[in-house]
Amino acid sequence: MSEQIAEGARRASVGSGLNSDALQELAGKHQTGYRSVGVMVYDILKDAILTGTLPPGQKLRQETLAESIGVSRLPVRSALIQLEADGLVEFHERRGAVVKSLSADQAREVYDIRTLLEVEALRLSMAEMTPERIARLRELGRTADVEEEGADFVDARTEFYAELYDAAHRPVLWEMIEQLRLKVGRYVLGWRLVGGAEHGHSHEALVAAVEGGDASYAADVLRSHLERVRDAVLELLVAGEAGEAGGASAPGATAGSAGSAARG
Amino acid sequence: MSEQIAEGARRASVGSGLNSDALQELAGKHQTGYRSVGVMVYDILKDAILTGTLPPGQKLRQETLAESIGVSRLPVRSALIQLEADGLVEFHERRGAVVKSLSADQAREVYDIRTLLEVEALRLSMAEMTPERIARLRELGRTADVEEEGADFVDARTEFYAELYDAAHRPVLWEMIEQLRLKVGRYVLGWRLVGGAEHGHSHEALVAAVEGGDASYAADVLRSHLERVRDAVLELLVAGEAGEAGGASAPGATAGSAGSAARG
DNA sequence: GGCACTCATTCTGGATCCAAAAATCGGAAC
DNA sequence: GTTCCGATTTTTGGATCCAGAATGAGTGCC
Repeated sequence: MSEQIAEGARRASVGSGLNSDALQELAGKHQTGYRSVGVMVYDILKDAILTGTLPPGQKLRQETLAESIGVSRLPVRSALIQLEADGLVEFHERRGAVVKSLSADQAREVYDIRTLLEVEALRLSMAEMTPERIARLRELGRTADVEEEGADFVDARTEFYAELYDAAHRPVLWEMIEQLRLKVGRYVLGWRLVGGAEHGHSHEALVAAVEGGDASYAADVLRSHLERVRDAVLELLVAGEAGEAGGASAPGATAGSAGSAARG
Repeated sequence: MSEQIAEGARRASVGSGLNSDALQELAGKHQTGYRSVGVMVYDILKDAILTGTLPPGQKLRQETLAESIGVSRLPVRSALIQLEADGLVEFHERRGAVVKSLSADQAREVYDIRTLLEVEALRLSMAEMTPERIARLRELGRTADVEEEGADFVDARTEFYAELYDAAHRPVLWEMIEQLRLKVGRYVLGWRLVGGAEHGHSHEALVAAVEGGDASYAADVLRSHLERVRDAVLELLVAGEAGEAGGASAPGATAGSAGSAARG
């Protein structure tokens, strides 16, 4: 009986273009000790979106997601609402949720704002920098430069920046930065997978600049790092948008092109 | 015990601490033509928090809210999740939701970041300014300077800034600004109600500066406007924190002290 | 042969019901 | 008299069930 159900779920997911197996695998990794199912589902779906398992434009049917993860629709709905607030998912009233895709214009904006905020955060942070922090940063930077695998790649970079800006003691500012990083994270990962390995040792270089103590130089290093990543992301996005006919109105096409770009 | 703090919180926090009547009245105003109940509840609760009907520290019991508004608990939960993402509500796992209160430090941060972002938005916007926009701005600015009543006051100001920064065509930037404005909106209203009427014609002055065309002067006007409001908000907040024992580090204590202040 | 209308299917959003966790209150022991 | 422990009650979080809206297919009409 349960096999029939699983079989049904498989066919259903194939029809809607959802990678149910990969989602189940992600679910397995997360099924350890959560206080509530809702936040677990949230983490699973966030991971899935960030790593491209759920590509931009992917239609998100509550029933299918619930079956793949093995819970009821309710926590899925909770998670989707949170993801909408994060800007990763888009709700169409009475017509379901879709993984939001980022336009090139939006990406440009995100990086412009990130530059404004992160330069400020860096300035504040350097005023409070200590040798211990530098040491931790060097370690985290090395990991961030090396890490390849999907979710770990995202996490490593987040940890690095969290430590970098933590000395500033500006929780609201960090929250804003995190939010912006979340919007572009998927595409950075895509770039990395496509072969952006030549980015070298960006994070270690940044650490060196911070250790040097010259705030305006460090700001320049940060700015150029952000610009480099931005340009790579834009290249991906522009290519993706050129490959589409009507733009956001064709979700299936979006999912296809982004998916192939990530794999290629 | 300091009587001055709790003006709004006093009446609201009787018994279980919820002003059910005022909430019902708000619900009535909103009960017109919504596509889904969830977003209606979201709007009602947002209004309630922004206007002080649900004061910071207020415990939010799902059942009570649902009954007051006249819906089931489910859309209330949806709304609370969204409000949490907005930073207006705080969830304590398995222990319920509470209206988040803002610390003085957080308020300072918000205004620092707003200054960064809004000066940039103004700069971009002025480059695209037209006489038609100026005319609309003047009208909206006048309304924003005059409007007294809770929800209308908030709305009028939002419309003004939306129009001011719209010419910049930076939706992501505006979204960020809006988010920050949401965090401090309640306290600005509080200041206004306490008697900040001497703020004069801030918005009209800003419009004049924009019309003048001198970007750096306009930026100065905006900066000083933000500083003035910030200082007023901080005055309110510092007074409030002085009346409390613990501070922001103990959420339970914060909620509790708000309750006891109400009873005292 | 193409277009429009209708009906059935599907999926979202809401309500009710149930279980588990936490707070509170009372009692007992020290 | 105070403190600790346990039971009761309250409240959240999750599952199932139900109704209404949107989509798509099929048929009839132009």
